[in-house]
Amino acid sequence: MNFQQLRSVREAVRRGFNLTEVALALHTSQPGISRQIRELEDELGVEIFIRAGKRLTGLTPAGTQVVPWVERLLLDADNLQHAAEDFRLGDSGSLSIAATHSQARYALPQAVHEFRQQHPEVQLQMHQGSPKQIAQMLMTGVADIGVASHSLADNPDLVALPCYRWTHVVVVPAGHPLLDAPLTLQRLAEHPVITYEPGLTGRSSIDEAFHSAGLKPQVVLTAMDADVIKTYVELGLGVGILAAIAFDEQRDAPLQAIDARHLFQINTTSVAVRRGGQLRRYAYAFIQTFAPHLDPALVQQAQAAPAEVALPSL
Amino acid sequence: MNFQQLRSVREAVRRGFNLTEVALALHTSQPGISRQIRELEDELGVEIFIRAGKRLTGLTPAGTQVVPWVERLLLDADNLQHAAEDFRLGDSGSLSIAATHSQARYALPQAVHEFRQQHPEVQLQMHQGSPKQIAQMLMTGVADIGVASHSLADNPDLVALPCYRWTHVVVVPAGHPLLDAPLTLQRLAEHPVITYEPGLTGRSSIDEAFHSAGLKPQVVLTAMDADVIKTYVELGLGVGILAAIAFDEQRDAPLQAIDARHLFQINTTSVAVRRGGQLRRYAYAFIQTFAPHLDPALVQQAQAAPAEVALPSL
DNA sequence: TATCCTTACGGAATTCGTAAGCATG
DNA sequence: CATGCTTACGAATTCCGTAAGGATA
Repeated sequence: MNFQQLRSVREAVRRGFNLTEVALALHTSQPGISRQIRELEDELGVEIFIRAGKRLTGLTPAGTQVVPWVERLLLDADNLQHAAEDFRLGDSGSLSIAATHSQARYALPQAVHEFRQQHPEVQLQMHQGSPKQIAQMLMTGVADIGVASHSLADNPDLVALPCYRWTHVVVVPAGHPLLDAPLTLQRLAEHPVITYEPGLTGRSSIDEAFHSAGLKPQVVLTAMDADVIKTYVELGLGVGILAAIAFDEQRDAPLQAIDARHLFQINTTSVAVRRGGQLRRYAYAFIQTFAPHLDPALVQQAQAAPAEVALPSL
Repeated sequence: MNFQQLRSVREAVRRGFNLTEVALALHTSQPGISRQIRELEDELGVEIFIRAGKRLTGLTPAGTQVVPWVERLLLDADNLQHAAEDFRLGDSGSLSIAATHSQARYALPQAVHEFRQQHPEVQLQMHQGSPKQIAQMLMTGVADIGVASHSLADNPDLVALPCYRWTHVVVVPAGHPLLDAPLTLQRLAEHPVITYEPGLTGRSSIDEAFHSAGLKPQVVLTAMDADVIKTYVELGLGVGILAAIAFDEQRDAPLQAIDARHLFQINTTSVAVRRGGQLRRYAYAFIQTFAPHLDPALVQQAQAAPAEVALPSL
């Protein structure tokens, strides 16, 4: 058994059982791949692939059972190399963080600032995207750490760890009638609303609150980020609903914020990393800088845990 | 990176950094081992071993970090082969079970009987030993499944899954004074006691019960198994305290049992398997035959989980 | 007929063991 | 000086790519 055989099998599964394509991807000849696979099958004593004549069409039952171990093995081989890299490169290297706009704009800057002081050798990269894109970036290795408000926990190949909770505020121009009396969903629904696009930054909890109150607010504008929302609130287009962290009394002086934590569900921001993976030491340091309770050991433990843990209570 | 390199490193760690010994163990030449290790170190770019002149003396910090991944990788390779074996050999093969006397004698026979009917092709092996020996047998691969009443959960390389709970009974000859009134620790302590040796079959819960009641029973005989205990109770040497499952009204006719579940802590019998391992399909079938709530998927999930799981609650 | 896998073959690279060298306790 | 790791070298093996063969859609 050798790694080239394992890589051939993994790639064959990934590329739809087309060995010609696999050969291209692994920069080798097609008969080579064919041989690697055949040799592994011989050694294991089972056929991994279904062969229709001279064509591979799928996995045999044995293959279905064996392939996950192949993947695991290759993943661990990567981890071994990363572990060594961590030492070889010491505290220099690069760290790639993917985050939604809100996180990148309001939550992360402080952690990034601190981290850069403590790890000046590390080349930081920031990527912005939707939660789905962030998950994709993590899976493909484009990003090492993802930060988003939800929906990163769904992916079984990622581990999402809660960082902090936050609530919404309603933002209005100075002198707005909503400032005159305690804020309720009913009063809020009487005004045109400007908020996040669906799928972003706690938008779902906003929708849900109105829906369960039997209200249908008039959403006149949806934006990808709080800055756009605030801009249009300033223009008098409507009242804004946004994350509390996105509002700063000084900076956003012409506007006024009304606490809305009693109206909408509390939201949780999480960091996500690849499950079963291994990051550079400074990556764990960054996570702890961002969320002090997530110490490196804890994150590594969470990474090591399989997707669902359900032990019997007897 | 190849498996021979990894095996060399693992073996070097296990055999106290003596490469000559490693070469013997791996049936190859000593310069070969030396080269394998050097090549892996070159490829990873870090020194794994501390070299005092021309002698290996220990692990470098990098080695400490890398070696666990090496072990993991080789374990995965084994698991891959086992997964294939599972298919190649179908339902034939061998299954080795290690258990304490009590389990082997009273709890397991029924499961073994059922299992042999359902899997006549499987060659069953039974090993008897102390909990410590059972743990050892599991670790070295002598046994696939361990069954004992406790202390298998301590080992981080094993997973112990609770099977069933059981209590003690007090066994006395017919007409014994203890039969005349409700059983208490005080009354029990007035008679000479025959029970298990320390470290066996819930002996600790017996000691604890007496101790916390401020009583010091006179233990006149300790035995490795219930049969010996019963024999000496029959001879009038004292009253026996043993696991309820070890007493059968018909078979042990001259003796009488008194329920003692209110006196001693409830005990739990567990099955244990190697953590991170992979067993033949029929091994999981056996576990479920023994403990129906431990279905194969659940056991596999437990095996996959790392030793300590402690996720943040935020 | 075009695509795709297998088999066959020869050259190249790797691997491995023996023998010699050298450091340590 | 005995033990133990490294280096050197040559033989054997393995590995891999090219070319040809055969099966399927």
